Amino acid sequence: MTTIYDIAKKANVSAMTVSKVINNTGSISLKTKARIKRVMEELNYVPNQMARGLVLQQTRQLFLLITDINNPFYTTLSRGAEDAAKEKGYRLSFGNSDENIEKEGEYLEIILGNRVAGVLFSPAGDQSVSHLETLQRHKVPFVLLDREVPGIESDAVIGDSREGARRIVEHFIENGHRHIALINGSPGISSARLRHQGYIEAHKLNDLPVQESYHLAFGYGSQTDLSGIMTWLNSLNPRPTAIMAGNNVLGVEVIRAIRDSGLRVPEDISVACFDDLGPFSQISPFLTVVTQQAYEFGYLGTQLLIERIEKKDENRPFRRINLPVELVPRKSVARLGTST
Amino acid sequence: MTTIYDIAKKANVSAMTVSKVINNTGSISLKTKARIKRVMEELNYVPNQMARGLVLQQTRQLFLLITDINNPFYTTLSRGAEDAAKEKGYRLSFGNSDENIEKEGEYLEIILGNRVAGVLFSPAGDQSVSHLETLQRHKVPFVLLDREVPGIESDAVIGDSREGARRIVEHFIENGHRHIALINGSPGISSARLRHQGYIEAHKLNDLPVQESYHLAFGYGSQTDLSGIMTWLNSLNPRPTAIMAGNNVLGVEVIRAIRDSGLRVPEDISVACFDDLGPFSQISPFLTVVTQQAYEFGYLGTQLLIERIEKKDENRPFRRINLPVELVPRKSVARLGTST
DNA sequence: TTGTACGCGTTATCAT
DNA sequence: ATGATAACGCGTACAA
Repeated sequence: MTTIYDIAKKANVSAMTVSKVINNTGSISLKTKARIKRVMEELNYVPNQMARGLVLQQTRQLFLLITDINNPFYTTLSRGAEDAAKEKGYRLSFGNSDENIEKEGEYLEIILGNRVAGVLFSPAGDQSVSHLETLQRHKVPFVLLDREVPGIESDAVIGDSREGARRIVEHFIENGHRHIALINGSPGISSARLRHQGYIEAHKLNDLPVQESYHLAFGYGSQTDLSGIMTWLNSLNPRPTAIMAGNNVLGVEVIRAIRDSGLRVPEDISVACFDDLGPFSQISPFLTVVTQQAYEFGYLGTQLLIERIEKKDENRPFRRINLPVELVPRKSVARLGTST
Repeated sequence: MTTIYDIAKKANVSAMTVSKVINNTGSISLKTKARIKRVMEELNYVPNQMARGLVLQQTRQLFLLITDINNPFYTTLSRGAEDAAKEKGYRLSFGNSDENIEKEGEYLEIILGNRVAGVLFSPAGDQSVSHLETLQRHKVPFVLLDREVPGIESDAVIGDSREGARRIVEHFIENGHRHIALINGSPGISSARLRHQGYIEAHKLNDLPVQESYHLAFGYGSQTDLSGIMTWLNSLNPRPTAIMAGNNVLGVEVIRAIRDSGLRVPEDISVACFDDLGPFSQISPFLTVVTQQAYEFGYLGTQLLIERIEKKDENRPFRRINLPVELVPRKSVARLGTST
């Protein structure tokens, strides 16, 4: 691999002069500058970022950790982060924890080992607290995305989960539903908790009883075990006429389970969920959803992160951006007769 | 940041001894080993990968470059690559070129600058040839994924695009269609070329004329310009009864365009495309597709790459894995009366 | 079993 | 305008 010394030798200058050309620092005559540049081209020179990072004691490298690369919410978020990073001259690497605390820990090693400048962190859950404390100990700036973690103070971009859940439930209620179940992510995830709270609040606000058995904490990730959902569904008495799913993955799973049980959506059971299904939901706009501004999560989060990195003030107050939600009614919710 | 020297001092040994503990090399008494490990824990020590890479002159870092992070084909592929890399003890970073040759070039700088061990490369198109030649010049091993590039010899994992296209067209024909249009990616992308060829071959095999105007090269990426598709559609005479789309993104776009024109799918125009819509296509299985084994692209490609990295034999013959396709008939293709 | 000297590729500092 | 030197954190080769 060609080094700065190869360039220096071939251009009859010292390595230092080459370095100055690379970084546009100091002053060099236009003539030698041009000569050095030519040699660099010739030798296909690319500065070694490892050596650079070593001596500079800093990198312009950001890391984005998401929990599910198959979820359009996170891929769209990633695009936002990518764009913001690029605008500010930072590089972005991605990692995918798969909602799994151990995988998250592995990425933590990468993050720490490579001395990245900052992390966009969507935690797998409350257990991520130790990982985040580790980041704090190492003074690695981070921004929490989509989920918060008790005990951790930080910059964050968070959606209005509680409000979104309320909207879904009230949408059901407006359509005549009284028996509304909730299949949700793990209670160890802040957004799942808030969605559960919103679900309960909407019931209370509308003088509807909350039935404990109507709530299933299933997990946000893709799972193949439909039978768990079906067992739950069949155990419910009376059978709910509507189900709210804590996210898009669950929305799809629950629809599959309903259909596998020989029932129809929405004729027998209505369904609505959090987060849209991505660019492809348009072709058969079926599932009623609460959408979030996924791109903004990434874009704004990256801006917060970079600002914190650049004014390295330990006491800079944490900032929190709240992003609104929007209900998109489609076809998976049926209107029940007022006689019900 | 704590270094190996901090550990050494606190444990009353030399830095070298610490290094040996970290890498499990040489021999050290169990006592000092335990002591050193304890100190490392205490100080939250994480080895600096930059320093390590510098002296070792190698990293166990792989890079996956995909062309569209919003496309489920590539996210599924990514999961495969991730799993394979992990099994072999490599780390994987991702980059997203967005079908854009310039963004691809930016990631090339990252790849080169960070001296990654190898690259899983899904090229934006034939123009990527210069980027691949650069990798070759720098002796960075790579595996081509999904697309090949004229003039580049390398390991590769490629799908049977030609066969897939044939299947789609024949599926149309079996359903009574005679006027079949093709909206495709850029002809500068190998898979698009092959799909076009398959489209033509299927016509010839079935004694159907190929009408030049029925072919639109639109681009694989997400574009918002539906009007181009609509203009094209309206210009066709006779109006095709079926349209094959070169990938899933185009499949969705063309359906939107058809509907925006006031026509219905499949009653007025049938549609089928390459690549499935991801985990969510199940809830309303509408679009007829040819699916590919996306996960295997990533998984097998990573295996090829790691094998090449590990037996660093310049003359190792290139290997090419061909992955089959499968037609999944759904509801977006109508059966035409035999009277037609 | 443990430690010393050196080099990996780069840049900051200071001198020329 | 240009260059010599040291330092970043770590591992190899060799010596003790």
